[in-house]
Amino acid sequence: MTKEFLSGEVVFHEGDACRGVYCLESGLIGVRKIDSEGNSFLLYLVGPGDVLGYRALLAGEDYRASAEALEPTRICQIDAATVKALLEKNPALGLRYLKRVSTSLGNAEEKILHNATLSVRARFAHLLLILLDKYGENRTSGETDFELPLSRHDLAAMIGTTPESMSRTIRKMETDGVAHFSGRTVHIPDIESLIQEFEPNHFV
Amino acid sequence: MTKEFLSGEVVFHEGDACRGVYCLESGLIGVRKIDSEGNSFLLYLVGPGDVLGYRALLAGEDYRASAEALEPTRICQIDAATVKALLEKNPALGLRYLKRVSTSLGNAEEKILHNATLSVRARFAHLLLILLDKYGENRTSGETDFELPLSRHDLAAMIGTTPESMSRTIRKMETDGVAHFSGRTVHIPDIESLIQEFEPNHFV
DNA sequence: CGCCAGGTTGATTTCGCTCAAGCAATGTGG
DNA sequence: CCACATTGCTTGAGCGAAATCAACCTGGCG
Repeated sequence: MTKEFLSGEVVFHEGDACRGVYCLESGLIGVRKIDSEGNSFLLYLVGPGDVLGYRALLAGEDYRASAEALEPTRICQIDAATVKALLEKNPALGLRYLKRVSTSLGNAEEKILHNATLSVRARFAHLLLILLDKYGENRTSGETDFELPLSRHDLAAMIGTTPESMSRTIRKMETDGVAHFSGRTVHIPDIESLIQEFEPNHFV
Repeated sequence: MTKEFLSGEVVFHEGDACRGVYCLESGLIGVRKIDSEGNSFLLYLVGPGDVLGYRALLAGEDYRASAEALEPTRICQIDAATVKALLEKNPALGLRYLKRVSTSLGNAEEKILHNATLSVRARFAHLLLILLDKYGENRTSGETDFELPLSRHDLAAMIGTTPESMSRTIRKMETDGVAHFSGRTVHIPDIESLIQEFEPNHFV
């Protein structure tokens, strides 16, 4: 069964019981956690072809984060019972998910270290590279432009800072010539120098 | 095959190829990540009965963190091939691990939010409760004492701060009467007030 | 006795948050 | 078509939590 969501509409809320998994046909979903003071953190993005909401199902928990459409999005829902039947019938599928979740866990732990030790600017440079990798042309060095899929507010939420700090960081990177921003379009004169922002291989 | 490690000895290093999993018979292991500047972060503790190192194996990766004995420790190693054979022969085992890793992923994501939004003091109060739960008598309210399994340095690394800030936070909590520290022994006059430190349910 | 690791304390700095205002683009209703 | 609200973003000023840098304890242990 497939459904459509407009920008800003919520697919599921933190605390909701998990009724299945979702498979993205088109659009963009952000998975968000909000703490008691209203600070929101965007954990990750889910794009076309990706599966959403399997963590809660596999853990046998209610959702521990919310999923919200960041663009108009088409998703198809797969019933929990169906997924469970598939898993029991097909052990190889379970092993594939085991691998996927284990990799995600490694990434999450990486992110903990990252957030704890790097500056806002370094985290943002890192985020830019990840977004570039996902939404830009496949360049790994030299010059490039691409389109950010996120508002400033959500960019900030991705790296755990405020929109104000995000704005200042962007401005400072512009004056330093590391990147240029015009609306959601980014121009990066030299990818290498962006990498230098969060890999301080200075020592030696 | 079982092995013994003294305090400070390393079971495996970040970057090492994963040769199997480890099962803890006695002692305590800390799983640590270190960034390029030498900041270390203690991700979690592994105690008797726990299994260590399965994430890398299941993800098919090299270790992305180091494991280090924090006390004299006995562990028994199980060969990677053996684990894989078990997983393929016994799908239920795979599903159990799928559940376990998925839960850990949820916890890790929780921790990301936590670290990003709470103060050092709140994070430390939270850590104390977790340690209390694991290493103290099973009290959930009122008064209690217990023994910390960690040095100040490692307490700091658990919540992503410096030993100096840790020390100051401890001192301030003492003057506020929330907890008393003498070496590694902690006395908590009232668990409820410790909970209040990181659950600001003040509103309303 | 002197050394050294682990811990504490003090002084200073800095990064990023908060609060507050301003601005441009878009929408809306009279 | 114009006044006005709304939304997303930027900018400024000030502040505060925590990091950094630097001494300095203190209690084991050779």
